[in-house]
Amino acid sequence: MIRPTAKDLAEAAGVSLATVDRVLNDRPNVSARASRRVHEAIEKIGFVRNLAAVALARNKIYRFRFVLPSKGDQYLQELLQRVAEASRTLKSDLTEITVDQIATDDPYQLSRHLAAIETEDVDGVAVMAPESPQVRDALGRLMTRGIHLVQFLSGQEKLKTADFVGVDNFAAGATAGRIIGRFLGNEPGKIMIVAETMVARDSIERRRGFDSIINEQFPHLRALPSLETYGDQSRAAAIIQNVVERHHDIRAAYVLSPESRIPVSAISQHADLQKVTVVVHERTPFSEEALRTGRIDAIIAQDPGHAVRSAVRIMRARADLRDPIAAQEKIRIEVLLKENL
Amino acid sequence: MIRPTAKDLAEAAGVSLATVDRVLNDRPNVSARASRRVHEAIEKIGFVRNLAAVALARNKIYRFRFVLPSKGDQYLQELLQRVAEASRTLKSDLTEITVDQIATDDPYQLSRHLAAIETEDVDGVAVMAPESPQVRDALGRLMTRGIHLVQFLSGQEKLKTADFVGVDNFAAGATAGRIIGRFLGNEPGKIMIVAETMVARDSIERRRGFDSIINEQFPHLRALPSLETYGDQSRAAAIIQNVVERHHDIRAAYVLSPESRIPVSAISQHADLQKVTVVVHERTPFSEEALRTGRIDAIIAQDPGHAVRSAVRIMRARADLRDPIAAQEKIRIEVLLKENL
DNA sequence: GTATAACTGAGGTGCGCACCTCAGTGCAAG
DNA sequence: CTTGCACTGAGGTGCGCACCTCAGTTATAC
Repeated sequence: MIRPTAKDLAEAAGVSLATVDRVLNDRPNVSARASRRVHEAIEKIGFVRNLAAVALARNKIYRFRFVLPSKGDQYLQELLQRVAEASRTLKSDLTEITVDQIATDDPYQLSRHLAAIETEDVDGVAVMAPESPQVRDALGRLMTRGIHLVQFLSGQEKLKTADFVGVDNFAAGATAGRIIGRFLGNEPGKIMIVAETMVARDSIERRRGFDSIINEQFPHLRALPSLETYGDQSRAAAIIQNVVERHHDIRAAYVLSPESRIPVSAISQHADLQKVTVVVHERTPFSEEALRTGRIDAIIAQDPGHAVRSAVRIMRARADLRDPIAAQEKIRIEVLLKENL
Repeated sequence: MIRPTAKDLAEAAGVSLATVDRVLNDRPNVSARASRRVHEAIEKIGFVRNLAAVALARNKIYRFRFVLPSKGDQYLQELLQRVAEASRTLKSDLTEITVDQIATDDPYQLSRHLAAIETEDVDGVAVMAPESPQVRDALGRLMTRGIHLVQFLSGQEKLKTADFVGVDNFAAGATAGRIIGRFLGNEPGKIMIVAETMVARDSIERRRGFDSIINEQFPHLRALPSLETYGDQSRAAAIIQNVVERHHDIRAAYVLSPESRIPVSAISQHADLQKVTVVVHERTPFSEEALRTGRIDAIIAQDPGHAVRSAVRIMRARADLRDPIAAQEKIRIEVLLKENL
């Protein structure tokens, strides 16, 4: 049996092509009876829309934009590469992807930038930015203007009406806690926690998740207060030195932030921290190499390529007024060891 | 600037639409000069083929087939579900997916089945079956007849000319070894290894990977000889009982096979094995629940949904005489703990 | 009853490309 | 010079659907 077309469907439903079109595309002026007959016929003859023909007839170009931080280290680079990759691949699918790099830690500037995005230019926007009331409002206004929003890997408190792509950071922190807890065994000890800044919501969430596991499952371990490097190499060395002097039984270190180069370098250079178990977040050239050479013991990661593709699929679905397939868009919390890199 | 079409391309290259068509689709009777001019024009004006239009004009239905085992437990069910899911999703992409369930452990029957697959019926076949010379030959003949082959999650020695979807089982075993080694700490002990059968190549590979890590990195641990359950509950209980009687310092168990229900049940019912660390392969309703309740400690998994979609993308690319995007098709070795389920 | 709105069908156009035919043109071998 | 072959261009058709127009029909309000 050949694949039924809309014409076959019209015939089977006993209506005209025009009515089939009205039903399929939710246009007005269709009686309940006609709609029902069409839907029944769809079931009966197994009609499935030919998406290629739809795309061609609509002849619409989808325009999506990623708003990413302007400053960052290797993880940001990784992300940018994945976006560029997706952009290339999707060109043949009538999808154009652009990237704006903004000082996302300046809520004022970011809000202005978001406000300047025009409905005519863009069908969907994926934003990665730290939380702030101003930004939240700007995002809300963006959606009000009919632009589909994806909160992308970021520490925003989730807007109920927006889609979210990324992992549950509480669970990611808990996973790190489980790894460190099990790796350390039964001897008591302390765990050093390092972040770029604890203002970021993702770091806060991870810390909460981490503590919940350590406190419940591994009470013989103690997680020290979070250290903040502010992305500064010498500051990192200084605060770590300070902690080492005050605690002589540090057995592990957990780096909360996506960029781990600075804290891990400081740790591996410290004579007293050669044997500690180190867990970091996100796979980057640095963290990969560190895992390979044994400077760190595990990486908790979310695949940026998956995240980018997922964000695009979601924006695409929203632009077509479809619902994304939730199951497929879940980003996994990956545990990387030396052997499964 | 509007998106350039083939017509624009012809104009820019100074040739006719017919020649553009000949170049784009690798048809004969094109001079090197014409071809060069077209390719230069593609770069110059940034021409990108509209895949929707291509698909529509070709009006080709892609037919792919999965050849899977007829007997199995939850992991097989999981796979079947993912295939069915992909089948539904891809119908609107002119892709029809069918499943054949064969007694894949009977090389003769499987070979006959593969031989009966007609080029007219199918564009690509994904086969999951244990290794045997007969089957390898049948697969070779399949490819000779122009049917694109994907070796799917299976223990075949990889055919050089076929695509492969699945994880490196040596690495998967090594990952299990690292997990168990680190979880056990520094005290000496023994590790029980259980498989359905050690005939399967994937189990052999995993065992090799596992041993390589244990021997190198954790010499105070000893992996016992592999036990084979043959999928039999009472046999499993008996052989495990036997091992426990002979070894009083079993501290971990590693289940090599994708179906872990029978061995894990036997282990958790055994009074002397309540505290052992258990690592299994593949996420199933059973293994998920076992991880949640603490009967097992980690799952090494490959996402069957990813695997199915990857296999389809590869077959699709091959059918279009394109090369698959290798980077995107790599299946990850996932480490699942209670916290990142 | 009539006016109005809600519906329906017939038909056409175009999206960008693949694939086909056929009438050329140029070039080399014999 | 003829013959044959490689190459080229012009033009057409159709893929399945979205989107449009407009005439015609029914149902509803008044």
